[in-house]
Amino acid sequence: MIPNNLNTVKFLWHNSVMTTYHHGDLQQSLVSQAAHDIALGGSQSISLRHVATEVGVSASAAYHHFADKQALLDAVASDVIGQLGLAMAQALARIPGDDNASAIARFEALGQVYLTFAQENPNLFLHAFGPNCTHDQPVDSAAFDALVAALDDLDSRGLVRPGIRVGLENVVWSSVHGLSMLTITGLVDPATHAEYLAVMRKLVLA
Amino acid sequence: MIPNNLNTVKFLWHNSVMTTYHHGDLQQSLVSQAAHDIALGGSQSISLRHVATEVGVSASAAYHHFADKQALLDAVASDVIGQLGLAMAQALARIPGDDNASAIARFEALGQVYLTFAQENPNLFLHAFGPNCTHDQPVDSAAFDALVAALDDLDSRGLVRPGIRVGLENVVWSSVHGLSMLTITGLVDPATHAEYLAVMRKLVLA
DNA sequence: TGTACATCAGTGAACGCGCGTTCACTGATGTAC
DNA sequence: TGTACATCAGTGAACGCGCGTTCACTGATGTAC
Repeated sequence: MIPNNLNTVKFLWHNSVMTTYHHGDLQQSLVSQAAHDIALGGSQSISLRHVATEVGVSASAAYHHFADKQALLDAVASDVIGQLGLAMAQALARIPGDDNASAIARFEALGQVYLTFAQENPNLFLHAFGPNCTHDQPVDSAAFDALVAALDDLDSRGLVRPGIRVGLENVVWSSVHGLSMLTITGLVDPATHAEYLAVMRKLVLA
Repeated sequence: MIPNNLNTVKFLWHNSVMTTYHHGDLQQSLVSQAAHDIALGGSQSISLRHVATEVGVSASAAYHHFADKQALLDAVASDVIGQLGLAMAQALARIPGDDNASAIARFEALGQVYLTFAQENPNLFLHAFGPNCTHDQPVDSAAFDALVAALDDLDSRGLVRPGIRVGLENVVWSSVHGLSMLTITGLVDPATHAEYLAVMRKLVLA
């Protein structure tokens, strides 16, 4: 892309010296690096000093962007939950059909993406939904909203078993979330997932 | 209880000087104190030195009983899972009836106890099922076995919806476990639990 | 456009801390004869 | 039953470490005139 005005030029130049002095987007860089560290070693092992050093900045610089270490950890948790929501949205976009089969496929894809995300990013998943980051206020609920919409869609098509729609989203979410947790921590064998999904299908669908 | 032989006398006396030199049961004391500390502050905050000090023993004494700090943490996790299994067994014992209603009540009690245990001991629950203590080998599965037995009992009475028995235990466990996790971390409101249980009943029972 | 100045976003040294773990030791306990 | 000895289960000092956080500072950036 060719810069077409001074602001753009300046911005690009600014990016190119991001590591020189004023960093450009140190806040986001710290979050990304912290997420990377957590992904590798779990949230127990993370150190603000280490994250700052890896980003190429002194530890004290972080305090211009985060009140304390916990604030950085919270930002990572938000980021992870955002990524999960994004992955789910992308999965939905891949199944645009308006027929019943597509509606079912979307519903199943949501669960599948959730489970896959947890398995591929166990430490980040555990961080976002674990002991740290107890969620006092409602989290960005893109993922949950998508589930509710998918269930409503199924229900409006008469594909949900009669009489179970109310509160079903909590049961489904709990179930997939629990399976994710138990799989990550080694208590459920991933080989049983197919069977699990088959049972869920029978339980929910008409 | 009156001591009736020399061994008993010796044992009782031994107990009475537990804090003097040889401790008596330092291993169990350390596990109990560690569990207490985790219950209060979460597994992040625990320190082997602090646990030892609270028990009234030098930190190095712990190394006669545990290879390292992680071994102590693992022992706590086992202990917690054992407690959960015990609580479930006790709940079953309170509902001894042989009729259908009792069988259903037992099944529901298992889920209720699991959920209650998690809510009453959030930090211990998170420790046992969380990032620490990744379970490489199968855990003592008293709790899971009880669930399987309860489902088999329901099924043999024809109370489980036809065609869903196979693999159902994993779905139920995942669901209750997930609800426990999400409740502890503040993502599900305990006020919705009744609705949740009503849906579960409709999903599972004939 | 240039200049004076406020603000922003870094630096690096230092503080103070508690931690896990090791080590040489010693007193208590158990055992063989 | 007494005694000699091995083993067990403690002690306490020390090592070395990395951590979160603060502070006075300074150079870069943005802005008002």
